[in-house]
Amino acid sequence: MPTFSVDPRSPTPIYAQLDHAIRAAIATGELGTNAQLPTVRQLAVDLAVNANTVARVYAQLERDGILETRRGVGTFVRVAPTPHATRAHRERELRALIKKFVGDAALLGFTLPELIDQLRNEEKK
Amino acid sequence: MPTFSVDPRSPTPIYAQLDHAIRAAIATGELGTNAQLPTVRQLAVDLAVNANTVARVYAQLERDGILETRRGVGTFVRVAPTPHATRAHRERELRALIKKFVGDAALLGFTLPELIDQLRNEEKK
DNA sequence: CGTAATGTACTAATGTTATAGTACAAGCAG
DNA sequence: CTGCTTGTACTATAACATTAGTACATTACG
Repeated sequence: MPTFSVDPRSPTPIYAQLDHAIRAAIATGELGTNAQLPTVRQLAVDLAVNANTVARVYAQLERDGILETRRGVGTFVRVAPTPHATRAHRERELRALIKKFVGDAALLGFTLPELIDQLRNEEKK
Repeated sequence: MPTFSVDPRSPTPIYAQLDHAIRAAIATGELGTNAQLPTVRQLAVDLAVNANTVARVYAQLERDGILETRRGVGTFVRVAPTPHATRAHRERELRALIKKFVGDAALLGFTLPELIDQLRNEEKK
């Protein structure tokens, strides 16, 4: 079973954190096609979150064609490929991501070279 | 003048985005000690945001000892050093950051080696 | 002093987020 | 069919976020 995590103290809404975590898990391959997600009620307990919130996220992801739900059975990953926008758009988004990442790390006192080292470690796994 | 940016379509509240952007700018050195920030009204116009929202962020950052405000003059960076938590805590936070960064990038279709390359480019600047 | 610029402090209104609780619908196993 | 598990739908409530608008306090400057 995949293991998502949300931070109730974060200013980012829980539903947005969870939506993002699921999409990312699929994008990284942590969740492959046809993989089963935790049940609404189970995940709500695990995350210490209201079941409605989890249900809303699942419903939204199904509307987007990313998940498939079968009542009485469970919720599953439906699609692997996420259509990407234009190259220019991707580049712009990536630059924003990097700026945010570097800024976040700087807040913790980490420098750029340290970050590169850490990512290299990640690569070996 | 520093140039912050917030995304009104993001689920993360504007005040949280701005708070974060300012802290990060200070942490990365983009904003040094005694640097002046835009005025409440000016920044509100630039970001297309309500002045109250900006004022709230400035007030909060002053309460945290990060900014210093002088009425009729402006708002300035007060402190450079942000006290860091324990080593274990920093490591844990960093791992979360990396996971999020890699996940975000994967959503855009970027792989780990590509990210490392991009960060190396960042390093040269 | 008088004016402009700055941060600060309210109120009111509107929309979003999260929760609790309850009930219903659909599929599976016995 | 019966009972269990699953996703879904609805109401109601509370808290938070954002905006608009107005007014005030403090400082700098001519």
